[in-house]
Amino acid sequence: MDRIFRALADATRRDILRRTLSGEASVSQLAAAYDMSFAAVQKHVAVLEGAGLVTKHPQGRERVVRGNPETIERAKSLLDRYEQIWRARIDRLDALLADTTERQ
Amino acid sequence: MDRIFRALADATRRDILRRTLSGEASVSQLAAAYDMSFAAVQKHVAVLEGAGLVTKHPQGRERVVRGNPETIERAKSLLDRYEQIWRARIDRLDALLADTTERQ
DNA sequence: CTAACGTACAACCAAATGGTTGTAGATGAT
DNA sequence: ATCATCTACAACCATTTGGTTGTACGTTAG
Repeated sequence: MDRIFRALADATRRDILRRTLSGEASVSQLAAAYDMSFAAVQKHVAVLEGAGLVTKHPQGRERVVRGNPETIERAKSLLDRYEQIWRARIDRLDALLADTTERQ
Repeated sequence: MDRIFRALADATRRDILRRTLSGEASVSQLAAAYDMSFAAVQKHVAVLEGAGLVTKHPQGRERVVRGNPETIERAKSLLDRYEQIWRARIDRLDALLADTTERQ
């Protein structure tokens, strides 16, 4: 999880993720889209790959990058659980209030 | 968004978030739960607060920390959009395939 | 075959992160 | 009034991060 959220905590990487979800792209194609060195983009892709948000597939001399929706789903599930925890607390408070009201 | 995901990219902070979503807690109560200095936990809370994942409310000499589900929802929405982008691509591919099949 | 392209990786640097200790100001309890 | 508690914040440190340049290597094109 650390690596997933850390990978998402950068605008360039989120943009790379967006692009590669919408359609495959080679590393150099991605690099052309940003105002930074090829190596920098390569590192961003590596971070995304390390988090499992993206996969690389050799195709001739290129490496095609593909976004991976499963990992996004994992992150979303965690956030969902947090929202559930919060709702459970509100429900407890509501129940308590109902109980108090009832006794009056 | 950077700050939200960056705040979530740490197990201690995610745990603090979980606790404060489930029920309010003062900074010192939180600090007691982890094997690190009070100041370290204080910094983690500050990062969460900076991301809007948590709010602090003075109550006497204590600062009560409360998890904020709205910001979690914002993060979830972004991830949702990414999944939609991916699904849109799959739909396009499906449509293309259907078209090709049809012509044969 | 040779030249150009796409990628990988190392070395380096500045800035940010995650931790520490120490000091000081409010507030509450005795 | 004094003492203990809770918090804030600064200074410091090691490590990680996000960027750079340079070099090397496999693959494709001419």
